[in-house]
Amino acid sequence: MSEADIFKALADPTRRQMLERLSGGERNATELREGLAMSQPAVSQHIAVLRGAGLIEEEKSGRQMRYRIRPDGMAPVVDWLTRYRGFWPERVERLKTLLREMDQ
Amino acid sequence: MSEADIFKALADPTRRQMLERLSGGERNATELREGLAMSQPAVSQHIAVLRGAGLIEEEKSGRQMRYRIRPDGMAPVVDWLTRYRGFWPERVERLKTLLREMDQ
DNA sequence: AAAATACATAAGAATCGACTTATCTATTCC
DNA sequence: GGAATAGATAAGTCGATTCTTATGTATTTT
Repeated sequence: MSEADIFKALADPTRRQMLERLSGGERNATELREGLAMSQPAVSQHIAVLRGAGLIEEEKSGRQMRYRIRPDGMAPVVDWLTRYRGFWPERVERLKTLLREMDQ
Repeated sequence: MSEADIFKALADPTRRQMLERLSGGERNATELREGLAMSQPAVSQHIAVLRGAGLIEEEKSGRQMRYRIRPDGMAPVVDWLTRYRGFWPERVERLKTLLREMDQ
């Protein structure tokens, strides 16, 4: 849930791919596995990392788990980016303001 | 320089700390090492990773190297974030537009 | 020119991360 | 109830990362 967990989670290409897939809507674990040359447990472990980072959430539906992106999950990354006022001043400052507005 | 390199670079807490330090202005390698319980080569290696990811740039000044944040270094991360239209639709769509404006 | 300083590179050790197979639980289907 | 399905967890392997010490290369200082 910390920014450290998030950056670590995003460092893996498979997990980024899963997130992009989830950005198209809810998926269960089997659907998340499609196209990945990887065992079921491996996928399950990646899911656990994404959940641990607060980037996804789940809902049990029978014997399936429906995963979806957690809307605020990326917020710490945005917050972290806003600390770069020293070198990216205008762009980031405006980004910060924009996101604050949107939260209301 | 790819988004993969950047996320990997950001996954390490020491490197994030260095970036935050650099966001306060230029530093040389010795200054970047201050407060870190780590050998000089370790710091040098972290610097190499940040440079490889395109997040910092350097300028030789005598026997010192002055490091600074590379202004566009984080752009691929922002671009990646904008791909999340599916789950963060309004927020990201507006962000994308904003950044496009800023580039002009 | 010799010594000191700033940094990079090389090589190896230790730890971490991403996988595997095996197994477990919960649910659904017959 | 028994077999099949969806997914999680356990334990171990292997390669990648992050350190270390040793050494190399400029540059500056004396």
